[in-house]
Amino acid sequence: MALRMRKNQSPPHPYPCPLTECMRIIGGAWTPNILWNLRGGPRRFSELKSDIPNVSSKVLTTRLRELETKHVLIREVKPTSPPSVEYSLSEFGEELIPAIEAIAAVGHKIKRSRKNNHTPALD
Amino acid sequence: MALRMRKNQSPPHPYPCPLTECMRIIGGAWTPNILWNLRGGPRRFSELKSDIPNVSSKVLTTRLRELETKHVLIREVKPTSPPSVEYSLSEFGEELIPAIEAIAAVGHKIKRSRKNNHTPALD
DNA sequence: CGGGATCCTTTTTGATACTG
DNA sequence: CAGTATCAAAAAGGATCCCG
Repeated sequence: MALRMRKNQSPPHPYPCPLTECMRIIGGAWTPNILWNLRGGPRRFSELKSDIPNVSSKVLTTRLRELETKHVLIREVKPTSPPSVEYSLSEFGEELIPAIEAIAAVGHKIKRSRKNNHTPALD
Repeated sequence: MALRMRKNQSPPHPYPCPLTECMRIIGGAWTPNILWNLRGGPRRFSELKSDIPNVSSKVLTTRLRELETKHVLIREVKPTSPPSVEYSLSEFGEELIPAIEAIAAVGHKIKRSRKNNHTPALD
């Protein structure tokens, strides 16, 4: 009787499968996009900002900070004037790319079937 | 001057890259899990519920309905008593599996490096 | 068994304005 | 350029009870 499960108040992120780990990284809004745009090499803040048309500075910053914390990407401040900051994928970040591309591949399939009017009716 | 971009009030889901399409499908909490557990064949509601330990009925239902609407999976009511409902991947749903598996693969890598204490510090 | 209906809390996102 | 601060809105998620 000593250890008793609390039924309610489940732990923050309950599920224990191999999917969660990755989803917690790429799950945020715009995150896949950031990774996508870094796949070709380093990008600066303002480049990313225009790569990703509707993202706000705030959200972009937030996402970048998260990814940095998680060691997915590397932030390098170049001592130029005006200041510029370059973001690039870490080695670990590179390992996410196959997943990102698999996701993009699905996106392409969807777009194609929409055109051909096989319309998997996504909306 | 006829067509003028509204700068504010961005559309519901702004970003226009091939990633969005798929992320809108698999992005919900537990959604990857559901897909993951359906990859081996049809599952019933209660099976999924116990496949995915901490999910609530409500959320599970919500996700399943969404996926059904998006034609990712098929819901079949079996006229048994007590009633049972079987969910399975549609043909389109099967096309998501590679992405799901790529995501899971990343999850495995992460877990492995945690064990070996390469710790990519994900928390 | 397989949910639906409510209600409520947390988390996330965004708009806007400002700064070194 | 590369952010920060603040505020507000909205989704998303969860708890609980109920039902055929």
